Amino acid sequence: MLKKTRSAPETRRGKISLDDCVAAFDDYLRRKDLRVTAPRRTVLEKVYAIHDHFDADDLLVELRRKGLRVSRATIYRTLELMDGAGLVKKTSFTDNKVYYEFAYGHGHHDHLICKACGKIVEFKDEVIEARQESVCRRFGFAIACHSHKIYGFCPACRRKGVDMS
Amino acid sequence: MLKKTRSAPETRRGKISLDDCVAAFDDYLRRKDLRVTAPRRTVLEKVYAIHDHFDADDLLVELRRKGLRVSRATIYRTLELMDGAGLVKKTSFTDNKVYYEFAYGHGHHDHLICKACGKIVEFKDEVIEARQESVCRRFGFAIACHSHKIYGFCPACRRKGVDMS
DNA sequence: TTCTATGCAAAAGCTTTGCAAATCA
DNA sequence: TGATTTGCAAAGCTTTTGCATAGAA
Repeated sequence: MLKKTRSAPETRRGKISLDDCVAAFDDYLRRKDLRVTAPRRTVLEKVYAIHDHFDADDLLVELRRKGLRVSRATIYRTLELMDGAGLVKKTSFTDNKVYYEFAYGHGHHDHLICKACGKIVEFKDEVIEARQESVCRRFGFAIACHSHKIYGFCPACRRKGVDMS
Repeated sequence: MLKKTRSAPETRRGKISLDDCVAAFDDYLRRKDLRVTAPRRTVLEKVYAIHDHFDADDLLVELRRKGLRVSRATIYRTLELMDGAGLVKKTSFTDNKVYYEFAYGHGHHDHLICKACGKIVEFKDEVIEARQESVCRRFGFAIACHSHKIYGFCPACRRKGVDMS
């Protein structure tokens, strides 16, 4: 449903290397008295390679394509762990499925989503960020996190003249 | 998972009466060459009565409680129609289920959600609204709609000293 | 060796769909 | 009457779980 489009790796990945990620995950596992295993490493490496928004099935397909066999159950279990470790972040769009995105060393941002082609662009606006704090104050809430998605039509689709109704 | 808490009916319902809703839905159905039926009316009336955020099952339970029997399939089908008619709006939170909220004559707004008790508060901030336009312009997107959810802890839960970690 | 993680298949939860019977126009 | 809608049950999807076996420490 949502197509995958990725920003340049350098943009999303920043200065974080795969080794840094592996180290961070291993540390997390040890701190939690969990085991460092081959399937967990395999999943982490693939998540690092995909980097952008994906769902559990995308990950399974990508792994299979490379001849790597990790069960669906392990994928779900590992993504859950990686979420706890802060390596990925769960998100949901308009369909009712869970999506993940690489999150380690990748600052907070929000999403601009093309309704025609599914392209996802990240943005961050300081004015909006600051304003959210004041909204919370207004209602006495202590802010924890937020999800801000703007749906619209990307430049390419507009040029192609897609139906925007 | 998400508990239901409703704002005062006057706040959400505004000046819209049930009759207005019925008329709007009937008009929509006729325009689409669809039929005005008893189950559709029953669902509409219950949605109007609930008014706040609910899922298909909430609706079914509420109907049963009043001795009204409409099948689950019809509830899903009718909510889909009401979404098309602009009477309800689909939303999703962190679990992967579809939620609905009454939308007719109820202006656009965003949500502040308590992570402890599930309370949902609506807000609208003009600065944020305006700023979104400029984010879109920056990326060449034509904005269609947006979903902005801020998660945090409500005043009551903070007072109770819930675990905010 | 001991205890956790994996894989498989079954189960679970939400939503959709095929089809015969009921209902609307 | 003729076409649409309903209800039921079955199917579909995504995600979770129980359990025997494989694997880490």
